[in-house]
Order: sequence, then C-alpha cells, then structure tokens
Amino acid sequence: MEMGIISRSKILECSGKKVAIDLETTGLKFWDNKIIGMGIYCPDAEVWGYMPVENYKEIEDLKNLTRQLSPETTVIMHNAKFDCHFLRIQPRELGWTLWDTTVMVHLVDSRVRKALTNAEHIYLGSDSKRGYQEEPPRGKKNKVWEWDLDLTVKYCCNDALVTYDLAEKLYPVLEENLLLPVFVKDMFYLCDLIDVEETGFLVNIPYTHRAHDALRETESKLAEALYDSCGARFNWRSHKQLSNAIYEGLGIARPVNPFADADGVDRSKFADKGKYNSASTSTFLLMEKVKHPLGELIASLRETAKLAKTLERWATLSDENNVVHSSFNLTGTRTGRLSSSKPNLQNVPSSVRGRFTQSVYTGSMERTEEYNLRKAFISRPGKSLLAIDYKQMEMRMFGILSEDPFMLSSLYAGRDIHGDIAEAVWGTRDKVHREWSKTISFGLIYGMTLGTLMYRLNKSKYEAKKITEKYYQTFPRIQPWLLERIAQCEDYLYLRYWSGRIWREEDRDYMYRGANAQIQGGCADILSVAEIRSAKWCRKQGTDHNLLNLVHDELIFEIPDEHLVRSANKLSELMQVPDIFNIPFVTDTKIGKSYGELYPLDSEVIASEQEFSQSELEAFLLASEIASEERRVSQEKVQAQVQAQENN
DNA sequence: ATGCAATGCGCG
DNA sequence: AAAGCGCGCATTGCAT
Repeated sequence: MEMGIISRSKILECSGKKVAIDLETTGLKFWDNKIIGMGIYCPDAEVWGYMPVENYKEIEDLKNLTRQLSPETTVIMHNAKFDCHFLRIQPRELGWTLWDTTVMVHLVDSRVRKALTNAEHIYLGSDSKRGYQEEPPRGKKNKVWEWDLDLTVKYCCNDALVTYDLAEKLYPVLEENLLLPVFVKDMFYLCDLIDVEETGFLVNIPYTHRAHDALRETESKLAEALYDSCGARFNWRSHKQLSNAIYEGLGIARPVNPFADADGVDRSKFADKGKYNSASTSTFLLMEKVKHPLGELIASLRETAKLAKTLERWATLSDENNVVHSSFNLTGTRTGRLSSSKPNLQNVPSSVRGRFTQSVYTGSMERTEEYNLRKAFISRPGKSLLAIDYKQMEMRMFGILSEDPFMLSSLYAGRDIHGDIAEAVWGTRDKVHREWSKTISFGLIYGMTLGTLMYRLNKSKYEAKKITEKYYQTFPRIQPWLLERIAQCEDYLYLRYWSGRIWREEDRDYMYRGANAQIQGGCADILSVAEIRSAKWCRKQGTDHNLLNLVHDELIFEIPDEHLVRSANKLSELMQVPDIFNIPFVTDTKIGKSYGELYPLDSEVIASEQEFSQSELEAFLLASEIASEERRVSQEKVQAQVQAQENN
C-alpha cells in the first residue's frame, strides 16, 4: 500500500472494518482549536492516507463522513478522547468497538510512557513498519500547522499505521493476561469521560475576580511584613534567598537533621544525596523545627500567592462561556486511578484546612471567602451540584481484601472505624485522636516503619512501638496481608486487583508498595464501575443530568433542581455497588450551588432496581475469580512461612 | 533558549 | 527502609 493524500470519501470504505485514525489539529483545546487533517489506515479496505481540511465546510464534511462508520467498525485511536472531542464524536452512540492504544499500553504495563513513539519503540521495536523516523522539526516551524504538507502527510499516515500495529500487537497481550474485561470496562469509562470533559465545570467569574484581587493585596502586605522582619528585600519565592535571609540574616538556627546521630553526623543511606536539606524552607520545618513566628507568616504568604496564581490559571483555561474543561487521564497513574490536569480538579483546596505536624492532625481551620477557592465552581442556572463520596473507602477495601475481622465487624455494624481505632489505641475518640488514627492506619497498611512513625509522632521508640503493637492487635490482618502481597508479587511479578487490572513490579525492594496499589487501585475500579452505572442512569433520565468531576472517591454531578432529591438518592444507592463484594460501599451525599458550599443531604432509601446488565456483572465476576486464585496461592505461601517461623 | 532537577504544597 | 501510597503545578536555578 502507498500512502498519500486521499479523498475524504475513502473513509466510507473502512466502514465495518478495523481502522486506525489520527487527527492533526492546531492545538489541544477542542473547544477552541481546529482540525487540520486526518490520517487513516485500514489494510482490510486498502485505505491509507491523509485528508487535509482547510475550511469550516471541509471540517464538517470530515466529521460527518467519520460519523457514518457503521456500528460494526472497530475504531483504533492513540488517546481517543482527543480525537473524539475534535470530531464531536461519542463512540458509544455510534455503536463502534473502541480501542484506545494508550489504554492498552497502560493495562499491559502502567509504568510505560504512553507517547506513541515510546510505545512503538517498546512494543513494535524492529518489527515496526514505520517509515517516517525523523524527529519532527524544531525551532521556527515546530508546530504541525506550520509544516510543509508532504511532511504532515508522512507523519500523520505513519502515526495511524503505528497505532493500528500497536493495537494488533497488544490486543492478544491483553487477552493472554486476562485483561480484556477491565479493558472493555475502561473503554466504557473513557466514553463517559468524553462527556465529562466536554460538559466542563462552570466558573463563577465575579467571585474569581474579587478573590484574586483580595489575595494579591494580602500577598503584598504579607511580603512587606516579611521584608520588614528580615530587614531586607529579596525574592521570597527563591528558596535560596529565603533560607539565606532567615538562617543567615536573622541568625535563626537551621533545622536539625532528624536523621543525624547524636554526634550530628548523618549516617543514613542517602546522606550524600542531599535528601535532607538543612537549608529547607518548608512550612513544616519553619513552624515545627525552627519554631519561629516567621514560619506562620511564610506559610500564609505562600498559600495566598498560590491561590491567586491558581485563579489566574483557571481564567486562562476557561472557554468563552467561563467553563473549564479539565482532562481526566485514564493512563496517568501507576495504580489505575484517574489523574486530572489543565486544570487539575482533584487538588482544589478544600474549605477545611487541616493543620498537620508531620501529617499528624493538630486541629483544623475554615477557609472562607477568597481562601475557599472551591466557591469558584458553581452549578449552571436551574441546577444544583450533587457530591457523593464514599465513607472510609480505602479502609473498607482493606477490610474486604484482607478479611480483617476488626475492619469487617466495624463495617457490618456501620460504626466509625477511625473512632473505634482511636478508642482502642488511646482510650479516647476525640477529633484529634481520631485524625491521628486515620493517618497512622494508612501509614501502617502501606508499610510505614517504626522509625518513621516515631519521627512523625515525635514520640520515643518505646511509645511508637506500643502504638504499633496496639494497631497490629486491632487489625490482626495488616502484617500478614502485607506479607502476602509481597509473596504474591514475588511469584508473579505483578499483583492483580479484583477488577482484573495488573500492577507490575519486578524489584523486590518496591513490592511492598503493591499493598497500597491493590487498595488504591481497587477503589479506583470500584469508582469507575459506579461512574459507568451512574452515567447510564443519568442518560436515561433525559433531563440533562451531568457528571462534572471525579476525585478518587467522589463523583460530582450537576442535576436540575426539580430532580435533585430523587436523583441524589438514586445515584448514591447506585454508587454503593453492593453486588460486587456483597457489601455496600457506603456513601455520603452533599448538595449545593457551589463546590465550596455543600450541605449534607439526609438520604432516603429508595427501592433497589437493577440498572446494569448481567453481562457487565459477569465480566467482573470472571476478573474477580482470576484475582482470587492468584491470591490463594500467596496466602498459602505466607501461612507456610509463618508456620515455619512458629516451629523454630 | 530550552530542559531538567529540586523544592514546596494542594488533593485523595 | 529517608520505606506510608498516588497525583499536578509553579517556581527557581543550573545544565545543555
């Protein structure tokens, strides 16, 4: 086959076949930038070429022709959300079989960089038929729309071909590794994310302007106060200049190296790598180690400046309707969580700021007015926000996976697990100790060591050991479960979640991280199933229910006011997915007009209806079975090890 | 000029 | 074992 410029009507010849497509655009903003052409590769139809488009009419023609690909077509794209956005295509509605090769790569090995050239190098290597191997031009004509047409043709045609070959190579790999159920699930998820990104989140512009001006004013006052205290003007954003001003200029003692021995010499493994920086100006060191009033001032200054900058960022990312279209990336994490960027809607400062000392809770403060940045995100007129999150989701997942008796009994009784632990360990369940428990529980489950615990708690080794022992008594399955995860990983060089997803690790030294992966990623796959079912239900309402944001254990919807309460109850029930583990993931529901001001909604129980298909459920039960067989082997192995130790 | 590492901090 | 885990982003400062 020869590549070259072809007529757009060639698209139709690919209908019902397996076809790879690749768009070239003037940028990444689908709500603003334009398509400049499409590459297509379909060996079954002997179609391989590039279709440039130069005006509105041609772009619309391209979109229409692409939409005419029949439901029997398998459409392959590398990062499908991007192309679908520009083509205004929802693959679910067209009935296509969708293969996204970035997701294929991610499921095979989440550590691999997804860039097409990298995936090609790793999975196609010398077998690659790629003809165009030069780097794209740099410098003056470095944008695709500035290239000569013949270069664009070669480049785009080859991307389409490589995408096709990558899919052909990786599909059998997914099959061999029993990853097809989770792949199919992720393609459903991806289609929903297209809608989420297109809908976007409305920004309250008057608020952002007011807040921005107020923050910048406070920032300059705080900076002046800092300069006055130091008796010098400098760039406070520079760690070098700031540490010089406070440690040298004011003669404040540098923070003590917590890892140094009594003689002050750091004999830790990484002493020479400068991991511990005595010139550090982090808030923790300034406030807790240096214990100087300037610590508070610098912390406020940094927070104020960062919030102001964040507001500016949101403004530049908004479209002409003041809506931000964040990207929710399916392939952004090792564990299977989503990541969010441009803007990141998963790290918007919350309205309650915890005060932490080395991650240990010492109280909390409200962020109000211009400091409560979540107020910038609001529902559209006539609608309300509905935020549904899971209560103690990771602890629940730990209990389910490890079958820890304390966790499970607390689960079944519907008690507050962190309060229970605080009670067991400290004899009190007040807010501070409950938060301590929360932090330490996760630490221990994820393999925190005694040394780190005493450092974090600022307790003696004896006290830290006592607390640890209490924890291990409270959760008798923490230690065995951690060992089993490592044993399983040693055997397989991967861990498999309940969903069938694989987390790979070959280095024994890092296998302890698999415990976190299995919990964190297991929760992520629960959320994805909940999202798929919820979105399906929302579409069925036909009254403009939208999903706006996904934050690891939380979905944020936008619901017409008149349907709010009923939909809230229905969606929170759907999200509990009780059929997956025969235990509901209990949810917490909040409603409001802005992300910064949400109020609890007492849930009414509505009679259960099955909203999801039997085949969907069966796919997951299959994945679960695979996972449990691999788990059983490791359990027996650890039991044998423990038995052998006890016999000694 | 451009890229990368280090630092710091927001979220779950 | 500085070995609690997973992210994105702004900024500085040095290297290429």
